[in-house]
Amino acid sequence: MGITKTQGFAETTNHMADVLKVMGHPARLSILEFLASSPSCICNDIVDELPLAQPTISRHLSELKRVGLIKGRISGKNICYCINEEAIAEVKNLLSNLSDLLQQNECC
Amino acid sequence: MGITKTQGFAETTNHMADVLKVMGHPARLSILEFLASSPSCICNDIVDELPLAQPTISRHLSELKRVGLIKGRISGKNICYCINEEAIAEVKNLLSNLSDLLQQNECC
DNA sequence: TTTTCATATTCATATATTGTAATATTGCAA
DNA sequence: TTGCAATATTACAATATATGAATATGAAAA
Repeated sequence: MGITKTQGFAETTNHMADVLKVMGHPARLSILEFLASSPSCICNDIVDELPLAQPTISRHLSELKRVGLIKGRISGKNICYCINEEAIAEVKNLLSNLSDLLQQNECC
Repeated sequence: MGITKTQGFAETTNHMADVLKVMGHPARLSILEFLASSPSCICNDIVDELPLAQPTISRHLSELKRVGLIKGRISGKNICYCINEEAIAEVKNLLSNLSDLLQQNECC
């Protein structure tokens, strides 16, 4: 029904799924890549970089912020968005755990 | 408009976003965790494990398979689903790249 | 062959997501 | 204050997704 069941899953699982889902969009992943690689973190530069309208990018930014993947800092007239390294580390850990479990696992 | 723009983004970005999005669902993430940690990989065991109806899980499995996160192998009457380590590694690499870029980056 | 078990597919429906135009807000500069 | 630049919010249409009942398929067992 378009509604995602979260009941019956571990709290952590629901949270990580939320983060991964937010990462799982071309525009949002591009924003993360841009922020990671560019010396700029100004919102407006992102708007210039991506093939999307400003309100759309603003929405994506607020989603990224909601799940903690980025942090916004007001810098005069602009807003400087930065990646939250801890959030990235969290996702990395999830992946590492999966890998480790796989190694220990007999099956397949 | 409910339709995700993929034009104007790198091919790789679109692909990785697709994979991340599929991982970004509680049921699908749980399935991956189950497959990674359990000595069983039988579809039916997943149905028993998760609080979702069998058709729903079947759909999720096919999504996971579509993006290459799992592989299915027929084993008599059952189907044995296994995690595709390469796909996991791909996501790990993406995260590592982000981290590395962040380290080299002056901004923020 | 008939039954049974495991899995996939179809279908209907409810809800979520996406994109943008229009508009609002906010801070700075003149 | 007025005007402008940067960003956020609202409103809406279009599309995508999630769920489960009903049903189909397919393979082994009886």
